[in-house]
Amino acid sequence: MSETNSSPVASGTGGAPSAEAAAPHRYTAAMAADIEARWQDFWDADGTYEAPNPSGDLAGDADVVARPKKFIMDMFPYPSGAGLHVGHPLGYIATDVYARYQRMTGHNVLHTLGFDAFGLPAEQYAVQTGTHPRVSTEANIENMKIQLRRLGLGHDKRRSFATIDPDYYKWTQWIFLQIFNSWYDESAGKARPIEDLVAQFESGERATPTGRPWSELSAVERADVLGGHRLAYASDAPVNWCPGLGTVLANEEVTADGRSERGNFPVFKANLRQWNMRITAYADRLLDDLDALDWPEAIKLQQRNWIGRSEGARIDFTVDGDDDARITVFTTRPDTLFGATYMVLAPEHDLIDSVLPAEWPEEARGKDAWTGGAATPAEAVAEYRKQAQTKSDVERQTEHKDKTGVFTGAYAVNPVTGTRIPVFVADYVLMGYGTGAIMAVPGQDERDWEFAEAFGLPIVRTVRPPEGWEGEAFTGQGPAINSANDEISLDGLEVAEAKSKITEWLVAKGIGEATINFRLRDWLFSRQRYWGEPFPIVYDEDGVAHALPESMLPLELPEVDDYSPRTFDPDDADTQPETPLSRNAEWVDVELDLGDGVKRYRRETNTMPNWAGSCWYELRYLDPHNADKLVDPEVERYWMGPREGQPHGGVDLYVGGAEHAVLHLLYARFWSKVLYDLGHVSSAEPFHKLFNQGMIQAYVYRDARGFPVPATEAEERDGRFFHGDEPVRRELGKMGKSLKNAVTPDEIAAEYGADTLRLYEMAMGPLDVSRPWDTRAVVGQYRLLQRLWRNVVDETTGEVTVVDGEPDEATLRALHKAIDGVGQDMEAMRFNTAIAKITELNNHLTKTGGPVARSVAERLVLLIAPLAPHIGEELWRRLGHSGSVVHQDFPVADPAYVVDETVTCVVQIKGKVKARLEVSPAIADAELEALAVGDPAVVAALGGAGIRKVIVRAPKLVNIVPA
RNA sequence: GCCGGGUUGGCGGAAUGGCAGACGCUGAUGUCUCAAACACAUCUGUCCGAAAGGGCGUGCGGGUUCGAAUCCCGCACCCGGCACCA
Repeated sequence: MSETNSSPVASGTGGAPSAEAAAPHRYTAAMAADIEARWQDFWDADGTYEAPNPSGDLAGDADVVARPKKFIMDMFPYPSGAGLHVGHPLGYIATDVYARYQRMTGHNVLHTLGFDAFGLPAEQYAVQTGTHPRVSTEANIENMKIQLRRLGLGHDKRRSFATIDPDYYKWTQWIFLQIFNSWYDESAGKARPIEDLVAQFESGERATPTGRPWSELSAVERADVLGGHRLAYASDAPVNWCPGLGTVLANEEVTADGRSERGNFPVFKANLRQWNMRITAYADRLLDDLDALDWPEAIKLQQRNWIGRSEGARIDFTVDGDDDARITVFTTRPDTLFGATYMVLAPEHDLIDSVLPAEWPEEARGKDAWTGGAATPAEAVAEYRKQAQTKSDVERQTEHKDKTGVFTGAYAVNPVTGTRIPVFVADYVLMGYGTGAIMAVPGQDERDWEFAEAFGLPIVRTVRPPEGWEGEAFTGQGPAINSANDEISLDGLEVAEAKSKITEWLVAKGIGEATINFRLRDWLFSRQRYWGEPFPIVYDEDGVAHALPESMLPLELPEVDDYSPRTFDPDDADTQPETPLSRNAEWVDVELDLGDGVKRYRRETNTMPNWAGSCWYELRYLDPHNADKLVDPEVERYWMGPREGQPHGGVDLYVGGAEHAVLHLLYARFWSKVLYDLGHVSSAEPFHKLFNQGMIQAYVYRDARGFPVPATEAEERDGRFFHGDEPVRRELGKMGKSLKNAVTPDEIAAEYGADTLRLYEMAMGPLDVSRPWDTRAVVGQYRLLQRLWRNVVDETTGEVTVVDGEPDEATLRALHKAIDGVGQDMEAMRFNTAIAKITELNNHLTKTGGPVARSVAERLVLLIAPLAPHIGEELWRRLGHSGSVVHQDFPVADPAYVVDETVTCVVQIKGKVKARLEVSPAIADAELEALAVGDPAVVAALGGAGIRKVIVRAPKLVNIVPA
């Protein structure tokens, strides 16, 4: 440390030999490489970016702790085998610049980076390369660390970790157990320990589902009852089964066209016993708390849509001829009840079997569309269900225009019309939404209209469409019609009034009530994969799940010979998942003492999804080595606690791509709320401010067959593109190896230095917008640094050329305007315009010629230091300072110099500029108007016409409206 | 289909009611050099013009305003999200 400290002067230079001879101390790529390597070593040795905690092993300088805190985070990287391209670090550079600026403006800044390393891609890479995922993943992490270090990111490296570290996933498992051992108390509106629920059952305060006393229930029965309340629970339900990947997937991981987001394999519905997280219990809070978050509206909207709150009513229909059977539906349009002419149950609905009559009723005879040609309703339904089940989601999607279904032979009774209405089974009704059953109102619903047309069912309009309506179902607003019986009439009422009137009537009759329904489903949390956190769960001989005690954590992932997933023909729905961990009998079958003596248990062999590790990592950055607690409460409160403007607390700035809008960001919010409810953290939201950076795109050059050719070999001639002599077409796409257009940070840093790369990425455009990479344009930022260097250091002698004394008036104004503008831009993360302002100041100094005043040079170095930290440190040192520039104060503008001495006032006639006046910024309106009207150019332009009106906006503008 | 975001020179972009094109790239010319590269300087939206100067110009059409890239209405196209959600 002391060595780098005492020998700051660069030794090596580079570039063409003659250039070196002419200017041995020019800022070149070779010199940048030397400067950057030295300062990176210095920072590591010095611990420059270490942020002190208020207590614990990372406690530090009390003065720094007393400053306002800023917790600035990136979405941590997934270390792939391909390494980084220049698109990856965009966000990391941005948070680094912002963190450095905050450090220079009096904040205790926590900024670090870990690695998200469990999950499918790492495992697939390992399978492909034939290496163990731990070996390949750790190698990838090491490689990525080297690449990232070269960028000069100011991370507190003491706080870094990977989600695959047993010290880390111990706490992922611990949180899982917290969730497993909790239930959602609706009356309290929060999660509580499961013991509280057991106590309620024991005391009789809460009745068991069957009404039998708790004490009489067997262990298995008790486990079932509690499983119905736990926030993490195993259940048999239709799940997304992906044979091609060999695992089940969460809804969030299945694309709109029914394929796996990763691998693009078909996904099928299958009934499997799987672990789920009861995220639906938090639907309301996840929705409501969005309001106070400083997130892009687009992301908030995506979450709102995903949660999908809709208000409506539950309505019970009786089944004709069966006084006990009820079909309950959810509808957002109870006002259309008079138009319900048939009902539909989802194929998986468990009421179907109990309503099926033995034979077809009269109405169905001879209607093959209704019966599917089957002899009995039971046969017809069985056949339809079989088809529905083996249909992949892809097929359901593509066929969704043609409604299919089959009559059950049963009838329900419309409670307001008293009409018998047929009950169908059809796959356009989904088991997972609402009650899995609908009342079909073809007059007001397009899907019901299509079905009714296909099956020849009656259509009754209950809302009057507008004059001249020629469409089919009318879903808009209008007065109710055909909606009256002896007891109630909705006729003439608008939709909203009709809804509340019919709902009141349903409540009075005891056959319905107003309810709220959510689109959000519980989160499927288990995967049939090796490379994930093992569940800290074992099963006893009765199959009852038991949590491992905290003392047995972490439950380490066992070393196995065969870690590859069992995958299948992607189109074969008739397959069953197999967990890699189940192949390891020694690990699976264990004898444990869970507090009631040594017994035999069988371990859970599923693993957690790759989202688990990223659901809470912000908390572990705070207190990464704590062996006793997830995070120390005092430390957590300091960095995450609620404060002015942040009612739910959270990270001050979280930067990452928008693709996580409903995955990671929703899951992390959910875990955060559970931990908050259980009293482990003070923040109910993980991320107060979210910022989505844009993508760096790249040109893809494709030959006649559509194959990408290497982008570096494509040439432009007369506006067309060629690969050799072959014409190619250019399009804008993602950057990556497969499209042969990847540019790595290493190659740009080698050619220009990391500071140039940082500046270029920040200067390309606004951070939240996607833009194409252009290697040719990088040189612009290189030139900026060369000119900056030359304004401070003599290229021939290496001497510092700055002089003491006052700069001239114009330079002072240029300086303070730059300070003022750059400060505001930094605050608002407008790094592109901040760089433009620094460039202007630097160009001003270059143009002025002669030596630069020390006071100006030093402040220019401070302005650019957050953006280009290596050259910032180097120049700061060469200007005679001993410490690091990192902890200097950011310059403050003198307001007296921020305004120009004179400003150019434009004089317009009808909005067209006709003259310019140099005036004082403080000029009065009347004086300016007199000057403008008297200006010879204005007089000439008016040509003797009178003046109707003069608008004066001193000191910048006068607009004259002629008569 | 629904929802959200966007469209400004040859290119990335700046300007959020007041001089459109800051800053950068590209290109042209010049200085330096035996030469080239680097660097530096000047110019670089478009049309007319030798120039001075002027016309046009922020996807298209309309509107509000003394004044619109910016606000409002309609349309086209591009990007993203959701999509049989009752």
